Amino acid sequence: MSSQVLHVHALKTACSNCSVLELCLPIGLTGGEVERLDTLIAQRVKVKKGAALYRTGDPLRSLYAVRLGFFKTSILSTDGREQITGFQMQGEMLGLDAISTDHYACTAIALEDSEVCPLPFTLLEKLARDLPSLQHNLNKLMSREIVRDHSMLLLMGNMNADERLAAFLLNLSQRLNMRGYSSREFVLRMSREAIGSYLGLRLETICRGIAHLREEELVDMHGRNVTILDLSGLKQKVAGCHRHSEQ
Amino acid sequence: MSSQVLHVHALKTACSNCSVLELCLPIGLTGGEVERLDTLIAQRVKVKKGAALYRTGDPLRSLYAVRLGFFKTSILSTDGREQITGFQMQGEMLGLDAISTDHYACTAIALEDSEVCPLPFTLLEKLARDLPSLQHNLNKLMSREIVRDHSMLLLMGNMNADERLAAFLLNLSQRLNMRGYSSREFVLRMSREAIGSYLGLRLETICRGIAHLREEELVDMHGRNVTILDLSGLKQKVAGCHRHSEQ
DNA sequence: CGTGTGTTTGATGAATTTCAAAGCAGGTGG
DNA sequence: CCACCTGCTTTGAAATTCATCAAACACACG
Repeated sequence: MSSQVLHVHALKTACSNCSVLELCLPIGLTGGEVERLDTLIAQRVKVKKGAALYRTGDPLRSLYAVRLGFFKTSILSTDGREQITGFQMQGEMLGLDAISTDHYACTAIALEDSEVCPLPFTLLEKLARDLPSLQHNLNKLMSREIVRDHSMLLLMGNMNADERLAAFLLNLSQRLNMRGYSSREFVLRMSREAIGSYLGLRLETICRGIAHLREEELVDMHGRNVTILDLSGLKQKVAGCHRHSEQ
Repeated sequence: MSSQVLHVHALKTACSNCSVLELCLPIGLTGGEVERLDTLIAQRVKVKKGAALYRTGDPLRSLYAVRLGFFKTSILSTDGREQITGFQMQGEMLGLDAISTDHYACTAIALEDSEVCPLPFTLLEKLARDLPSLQHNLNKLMSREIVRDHSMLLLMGNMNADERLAAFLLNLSQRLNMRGYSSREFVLRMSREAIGSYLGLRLETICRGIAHLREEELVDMHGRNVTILDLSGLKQKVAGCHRHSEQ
């Protein structure tokens, strides 16, 4: 029993930022279950900057928990233009959109040298049957993604350029903060163009938005280095979805 | 055994359009499992036009399969403005966004007198452990919602007003078609304002977009009555996401 | 020290919002 | 049956925001 506990501990530290596993481990597991978990998360895969973890249309093998690094996911419109649907940092999950058709709906590109933890999906589903909390967490992860997407729709549908940019920076800041990094100072991993694609704007508009935030002394930015000067000011900016003021 | 089959058949007809159940029933079930399914989907709930099935912040009890009618789901921005995140017709699922926090993230309003099939979530999760295909289908439903949302992001980020409207009409047409209704002629259940909120446009822009589609003889609309005159023409319009042509 | 990629800024134009007013349809009560 | 009300829709004109085009700049890298 004590060796089993050690085993679990090893898993926890080994994959300390895999959101699925983090949440399912605190429950009581039998030796056999631990072994199965072990086979599930044994692997680590490195992805070089600029390389694709998977592409639209690839058959679903695994979900991926980002262990280290930074990814973008994007889809293509019929005429070949790219819409970035999300940026994923360590501890976040990739590939949930593939379950629907057994093929990845988007393309995931590493924005820096990264490392992921592949979770073979059929195995994961099987395992989820025996581990209720794993099942529940998988459901939660998916649901969280849906909620996130809905808030992106709100952003796209109701916010102007500066507000979108402010919301974007705040979101990054908050996620970095949750992972123990500074929420005030950080480095962007993506280009202006990528930010623009994500926010439904052109890169020039992103630049101008940055200039505005600088003028208002809310944020300081040099290239991809961000310093948030006035967090509550930024929040206020997002809150005041000015479009169609009141009626 | 034959009574069991009948039982299953009764379920199937009773809830012929609940996507969860539709997909999990063709598998072999034991008598006990059928009974449990029965308790799960026994109920029918009517929702009057304009009434809320649930509101943002309500604790999650059930997911809902729309049996009859039409719903909209919306979220509110901090300043109180509404973003419609989706329209749900019969056979579609409501409430998936609530799993993330155990509270509904959006508000679901019936756009006409409707009927839903509540699926108590904890029961559903428990059941999913015993019925692998139910579990898998639940995962698929969630994933499909994610994919749908991503294509909405593409629409918001890359399409102009007329293209968005065309995409919207095509989507409705296709979903109605799948359910055995005409894909050429149908009646909108939502106002111009609701369409606008969904597509990230103002209601006046929707009106003008309709006028354009009429001029191009792609669609005929009188009030909420829609007749699609040129399906392939409409599709072409959506395909040509003209923004930033080529580079 | 050039070369290329990514970023910034300016000027112009197009698309969409906003404001305003009129039209239309359905329902209610006189 | 008509008049009227209300909510929804349509259309017009002006204002605003953002995209587009263009040029200069910055920085990293060979």
